[in-house]
Amino acid sequence: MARMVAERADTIAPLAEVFREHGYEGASLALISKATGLGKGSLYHFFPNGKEEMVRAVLGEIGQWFEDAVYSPLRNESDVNGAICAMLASTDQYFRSGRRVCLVGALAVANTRDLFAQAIRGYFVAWVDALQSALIRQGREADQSRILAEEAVLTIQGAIVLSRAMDDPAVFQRAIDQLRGRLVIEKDTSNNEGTTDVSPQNEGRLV
Amino acid sequence: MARMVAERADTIAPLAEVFREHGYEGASLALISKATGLGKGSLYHFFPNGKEEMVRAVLGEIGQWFEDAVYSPLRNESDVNGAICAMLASTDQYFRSGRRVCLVGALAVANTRDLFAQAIRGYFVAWVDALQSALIRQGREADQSRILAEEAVLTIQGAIVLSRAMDDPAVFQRAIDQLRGRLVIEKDTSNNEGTTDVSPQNEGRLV
DNA sequence: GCGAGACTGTACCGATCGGTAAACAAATTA
DNA sequence: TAATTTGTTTACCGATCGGTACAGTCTCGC
Repeated sequence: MARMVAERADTIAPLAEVFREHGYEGASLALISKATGLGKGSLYHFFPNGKEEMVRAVLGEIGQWFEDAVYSPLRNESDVNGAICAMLASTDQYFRSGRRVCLVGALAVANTRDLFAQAIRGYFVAWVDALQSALIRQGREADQSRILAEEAVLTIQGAIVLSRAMDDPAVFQRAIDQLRGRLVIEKDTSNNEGTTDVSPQNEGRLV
Repeated sequence: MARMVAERADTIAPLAEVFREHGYEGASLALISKATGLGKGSLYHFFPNGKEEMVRAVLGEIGQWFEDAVYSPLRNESDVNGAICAMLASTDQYFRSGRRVCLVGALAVANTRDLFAQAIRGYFVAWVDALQSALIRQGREADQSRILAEEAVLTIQGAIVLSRAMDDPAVFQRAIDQLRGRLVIEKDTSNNEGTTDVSPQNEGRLV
């Protein structure tokens, strides 16, 4: 019959979207079929192990995207503040200011967590590690950087949950802005336009 | 046949647990039946509208528990710092340091969100409002308090996600400690130490 | 006692689930 | 052109899904 999809890779994006919207169990083969435009036969041709393999493919793609767009700059970029700002911008865009769910985070709280535990863990560990590396290169202490990196990643995940629950993208935006103020160290430039609210933050610097 | 359950209320706790563990779609009637010890007949006797009504009942119970244990003290307690510390302690205990998922948060990122949107929103709005009220009574500005309250609730949600993903309850604990440092205003007593873990309080009342 | 609900067990419903089999068409290679 | 690989369609499988029907059994007020 007519060939509809050139490569397996073309199915990843719609696959990701349908898993994000419906979860692992909720994404039925009928839904997946509609989203990708492929029948069951084709789906099982590309992914012989069914849904599990599809999710693994999606997680791999997501991991690669973050590696390239976020983790790698965080680890290697000499302009550390720039890399951190870029991370926040990419994140804001990627998650559509909280309107789009984080598939990895959603899987982490689902009962299917165990199936993908390693991939889920890897995604977050890489993120925290990369961010910690950047913070250390800012001149911060290693322990402090670890805590702060952890806090940043967790804040992003929480912001997605809360902004969706409240149906208010501004919640996500505020969290990102807050994060910027906490992660970016202003050197000497006197133009502090981003960090208008300095008062209550600085004092709670302990751990 | 033999009567097994005295009241509908007795089913709420196992119901909550099974929905937490398997999500709305993942919690099949077979699973629910096993968790509650009730056959379909009994289940549909207590909840004529099926799973949806079961979830609503659970959400109602959860909301009531938080109202009594967290929101109300936050709004009314004269010892504001005490109420905030109690909130953190209750939260840590309730979520078992991140080992237990927040059902409301999990529903918020699922595709079934729309079904329960109002209840989900209400849960979080009440939490943020109550915490904001406490922070204002601490002497903070209203706007600042709003932001800070939002940030605290979001941090708890994110901590659940991250600590589960990393399979490390310490992540959750650190986030709670961090929050304490940011929310509680020390008056004069230099007795900081923090955490100290109020020992395993009662464990009952599992909503 | 006895009737009325309140509760329970079981059989059953149509729909859908994830997954398989195989006939078949198009592109690729020889 | 012939053979092979690669992709697509369709029909089908047993299991399970959420939900219903209903007869049976309990408890309790009278």
